[in-house]
Amino acid sequence: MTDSPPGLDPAQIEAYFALMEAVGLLEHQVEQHLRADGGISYVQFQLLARLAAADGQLTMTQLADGVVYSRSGLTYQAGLLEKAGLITRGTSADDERATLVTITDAGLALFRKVLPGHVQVVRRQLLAPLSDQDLHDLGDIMTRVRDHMRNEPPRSAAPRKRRQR
Amino acid sequence: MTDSPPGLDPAQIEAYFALMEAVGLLEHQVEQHLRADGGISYVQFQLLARLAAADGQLTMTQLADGVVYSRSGLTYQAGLLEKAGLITRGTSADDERATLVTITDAGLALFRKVLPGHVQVVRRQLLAPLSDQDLHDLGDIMTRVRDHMRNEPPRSAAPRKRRQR
DNA sequence: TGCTTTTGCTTCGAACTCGAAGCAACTCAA
DNA sequence: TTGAGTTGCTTCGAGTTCGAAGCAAAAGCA
Repeated sequence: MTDSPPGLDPAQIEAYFALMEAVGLLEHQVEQHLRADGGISYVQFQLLARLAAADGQLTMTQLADGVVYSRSGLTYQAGLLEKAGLITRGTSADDERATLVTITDAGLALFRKVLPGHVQVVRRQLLAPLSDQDLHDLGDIMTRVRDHMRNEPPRSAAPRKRRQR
Repeated sequence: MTDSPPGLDPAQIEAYFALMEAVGLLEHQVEQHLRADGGISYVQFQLLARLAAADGQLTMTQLADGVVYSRSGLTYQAGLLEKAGLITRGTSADDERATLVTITDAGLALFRKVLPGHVQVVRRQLLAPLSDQDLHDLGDIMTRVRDHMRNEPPRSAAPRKRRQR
């Protein structure tokens, strides 16, 4: 490999730009639907989805896992969801610090109500123009990229844990 | 065709989730770098990039084109960029309503300063785990998806005249 | 010409996000 | 046991986003 080429070649730029813009548009569509159909945001939908899938209680940390958002943002959203009666929060018996989050019947009902429409949006906006081969390729590629990024150190903002070395 | 199947099959879910999470992570990395290296946000970087590429003046509307953000958000960001001396705004002679935006030397300099690092982040986070074939596939797929979504009507944001269920 | 509608942008208020700081509970080694 | 360090979550403040409403210029139309 050469030492840091000047820029990106056309194919790289195209892939990068198309990727970012397409996902931006998709997020926007999804957001619109969820807001109109269930009065919730994408973040809230994802939280409900996690709880519905977990089929039990999750701590705040587990709930945030995989989501980029900050802890404080999660606290805020959890507050909204609790106020809306979609989840309940309680202190864990095992660990007094931990907050256990449980989805309520109303939360589950709302999730089930908006899910079909959500799937429909994803189908129409993302899946529609893709062949089975495309779908396979996309899943394979993005899974690899995601796993790669999960393992990459932040480079700049180093975690303030203990010094190593 | 069948009437809206119950959900998504595993391959579809995998592709959808991996896509959304990977892009989320990438955006986060990019944001971190730009903030640390140039003191600007991703949005501001994109605006500067557009202006640098346009090599002249753009109206606010042209500047927002392709970016999902609202007009008011663009006004806000343009205000910040102008305050920072990276762009200038002036009224168009042709159309008194239009605001023409021009990138300053300082803006261009800043853009050029952060670009290499930005490219490096994209390389390391997104491009690194991809083969030439992957890159080609990804560009092809996402370009198709993006163009598809650009042409799709909003679907959901329609006037809510109809009763629900 | 007058009038309505459309277009381009801004202002305003509400909502959302993040990081830093703070608090309380837990862990672990001495 | 005890005290330093870590972990889980919340609070707070600053910054950013959006949509609705508003304003002025332009375009359509009678």
